Amino acid sequence: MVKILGMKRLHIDRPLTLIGMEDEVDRLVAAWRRERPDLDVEPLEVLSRVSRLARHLDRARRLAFSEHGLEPWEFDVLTSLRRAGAPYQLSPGQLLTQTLVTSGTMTNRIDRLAKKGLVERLPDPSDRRGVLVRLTPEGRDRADQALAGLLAQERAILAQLSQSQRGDLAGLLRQLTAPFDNIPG
Amino acid sequence: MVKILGMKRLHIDRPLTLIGMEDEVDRLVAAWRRERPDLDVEPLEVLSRVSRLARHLDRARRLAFSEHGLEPWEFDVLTSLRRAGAPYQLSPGQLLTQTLVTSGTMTNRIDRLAKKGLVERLPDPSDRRGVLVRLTPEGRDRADQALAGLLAQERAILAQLSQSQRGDLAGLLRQLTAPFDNIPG
DNA sequence: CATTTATATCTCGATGTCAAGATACTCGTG
DNA sequence: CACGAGTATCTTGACATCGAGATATAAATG
Repeated sequence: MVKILGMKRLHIDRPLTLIGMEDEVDRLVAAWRRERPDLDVEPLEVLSRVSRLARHLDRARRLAFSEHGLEPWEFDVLTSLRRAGAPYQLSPGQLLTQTLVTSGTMTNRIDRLAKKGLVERLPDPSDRRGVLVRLTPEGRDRADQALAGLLAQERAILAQLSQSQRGDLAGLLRQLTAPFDNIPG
Repeated sequence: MVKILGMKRLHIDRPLTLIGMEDEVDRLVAAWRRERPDLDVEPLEVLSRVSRLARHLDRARRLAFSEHGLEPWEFDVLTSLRRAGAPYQLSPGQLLTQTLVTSGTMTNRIDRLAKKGLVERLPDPSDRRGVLVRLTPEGRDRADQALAGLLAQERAILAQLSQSQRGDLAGLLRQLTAPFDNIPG
């Protein structure tokens, strides 16, 4: 690995044919360096890959969940409740911070899940503004089944990396996500 | 870093207070380990972070682009054309593979960008089924301005990492994205 | 206590995305 | 050169999301 910390823009020559495949972001970055040699586009090497990979994962997940008759958004809500532990209930507000959607979206999601019998809405006994969303037994089963399927799929995707690489990757990503998750961005 | 490669599920104890902040995925993983100790949820350490970070980035980008009067989807299309180099034109199909949306979405996007005068549609001279989408001069300017803004923002986000860490992270992500980008998933 | 400020959730209209199918054209074979 | 398979793009209708504002309740302030 080339390390020249003082340089403005550093161009790392990797023997792609030896250590791995080229991806779309490599092509994207090369194109920018040709078209806009005045700019330092190094940040795209990381963050464009994050965005594109997330998009691929969305598609893969949609497929995996369809075998269990769930949409990705349904999975997100049901598993948030499942993780909370018995009695499997959270406020809509708590669900917001876990799923990163707006309140209007969450209201709509809860409505639809309630109509399907996977969750139910209860009044919060300690705050009359509040509501508690509770998983039904069927909702819990569906969440558990879909989770197993998701983990199998993700394990296949991650087989590209060694265990220590996965650990490194998780650690690096944590450093980027922590500011968003803690200082409420 | 603990390395016990033979183990089924390995639990890495990191002194969080010393080497970094906890994030939402740490809490998520801890909750699963409590609720479903029978499952190995290690894959989530990586892929849930990718998804959540992408979501945070979407929000940040929306903000950055609004200063230039652009939506994220407009930026994606315009910069794809900009990167192609003069005469800044691509087929809708080429735009699909770069932006990871469906053909219906791309048709709609091109319609709206054409109505705003940022791109124009031309018949493909070599294939009468085909169309070429070309950037207008104004579209090109808007793309260039927004790109500069985006890079500044991304640099701030990545300041959490050293240069060599950014290189490592890009490399690890490439290993995960390459299969999707090459074997057309 | 009265008033203000903050919080929790919901309502609603606009919009972007997707999936599936329709249409038009090209290419390889026989 | 006719035909079937393949390709490129567009059309359509259903649907999920967002943002802004509405409503109701709680907490803080003087």
